[in-house]
Amino acid sequence: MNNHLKDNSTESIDSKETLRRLPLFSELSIEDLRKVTSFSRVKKFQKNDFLFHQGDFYTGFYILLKGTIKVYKVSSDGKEAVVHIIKPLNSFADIPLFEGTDYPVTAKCLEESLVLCISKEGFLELIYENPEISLRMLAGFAKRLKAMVNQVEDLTSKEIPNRLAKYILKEIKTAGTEKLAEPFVKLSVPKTTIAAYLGTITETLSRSLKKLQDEGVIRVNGKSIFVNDIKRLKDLAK
Amino acid sequence: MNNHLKDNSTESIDSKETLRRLPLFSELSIEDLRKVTSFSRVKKFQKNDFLFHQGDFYTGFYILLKGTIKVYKVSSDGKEAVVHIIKPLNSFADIPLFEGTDYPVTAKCLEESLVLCISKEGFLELIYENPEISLRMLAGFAKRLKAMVNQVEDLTSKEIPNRLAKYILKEIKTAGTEKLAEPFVKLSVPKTTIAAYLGTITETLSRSLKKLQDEGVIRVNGKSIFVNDIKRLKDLAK
DNA sequence: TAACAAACCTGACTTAAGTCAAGGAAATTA
DNA sequence: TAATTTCCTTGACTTAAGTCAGGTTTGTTA
Repeated sequence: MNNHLKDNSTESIDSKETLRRLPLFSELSIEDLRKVTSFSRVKKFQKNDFLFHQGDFYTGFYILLKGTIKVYKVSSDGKEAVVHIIKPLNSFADIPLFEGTDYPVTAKCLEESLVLCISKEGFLELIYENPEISLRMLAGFAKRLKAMVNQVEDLTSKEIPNRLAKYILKEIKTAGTEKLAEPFVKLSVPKTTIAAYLGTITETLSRSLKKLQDEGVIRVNGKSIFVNDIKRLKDLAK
Repeated sequence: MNNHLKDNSTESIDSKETLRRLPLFSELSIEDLRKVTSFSRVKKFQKNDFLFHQGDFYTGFYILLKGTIKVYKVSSDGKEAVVHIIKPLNSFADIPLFEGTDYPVTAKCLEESLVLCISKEGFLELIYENPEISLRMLAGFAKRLKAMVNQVEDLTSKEIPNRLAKYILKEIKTAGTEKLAEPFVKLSVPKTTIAAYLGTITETLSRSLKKLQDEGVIRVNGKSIFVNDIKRLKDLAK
């Protein structure tokens, strides 16, 4: 269960180039970048590894370099509410930096993943000395707040096929196939996880996918989704 | 409709004391406080006045000094999704400061309200010169992100009576009557708004209130809610 | 490659919550 | 105070989504 300490190797940071590519650190001087390397580590995790559990003592936050991470809460009755599906270059578990709490969520790898682990103390020191980082961080938080506001709006006012349409559309966009004659995505996460992210269960997701398919909007083949009628899909999503 | 410019008077800031009481500005020097007064205004709004509409050109953010504000989104089919119910000392519409967008939501007064309006340009200048403000702002954003994560969890995994229980509990806490033999609140917002905030409709809210009452958990009298069994209520909320 | 376990799908059924319609209470305005 | 509007409640009904149970497919591991 508590396998977030075994089974993952610490790799030395491949120079400061990795850091430079991250929006958060892109403007730092060489010295500051060196500082960052002193309190951060790149770690590799295997599929199904836990990075941390809800309630663990807070030690720092993460930036995903490669792979996919599921961030979720487990309620008292054992149900998983998926809060975020993290993709590369996004940070997570950075809220407790400023809240002084334990990890409020659980993070689990959905595939082999590479993450940058950044220690709380080191980072807070850095941020006090480099205010421009806090501005970047503010921008990042603002973006996420906006996304969360949208998520709340969707959850309160949209039915599941509509939320699904929106999800597929977003996936198509990040896959970069939006402009093709037949846009498509290969889902990188199990449908159970997508269901929990959309606030439903697999059965309902399965039926919603079928519904969209029957209506000629999409075509589903295992983990691949092909969009036949993107206009219709956009209409459902809004 | 567009009455956010008429009908509200601009009042001169009652010295710097108002600002000092706000967490965001509490550590500023006298000179900086004077600066803040130069690009901010206290305004009074009447019940049902709009502060801004979704899509309006962004000019700045707000801190509520007195009253209650409903922050919501209107979807294409005309439904209102209430995103926040703002209480005094909380700021709102600060996300677009860092996102460069128009107002993404609409803000409407639920009662006569006093707000501090802070201009985007002035504030951004100030924040560049006073990094400690950005740290306070980060703390504020972190707190809200955490609240939004909770909100998403509730919306995805809890039924309406449970969400309602949680809402009542929060209201009891802010009312400060939690420790009394019979904790109570007087709801400061119409039930329609509470319903939209909980992701449902008035009818269902009405029935959920009745259900909690029939189970002996609460007693409802118009806008007042009395808690008979706070243990039970807490249990429902978690 | 066989064997096992996840993940996924489908059908029959139940239930929570939404819709529609009507009437009553409360608050606002005349 | 009466009149009007907004807010709230209740009942009968519909529908979306959840539950339960079975079976299939897919993917892992031995």
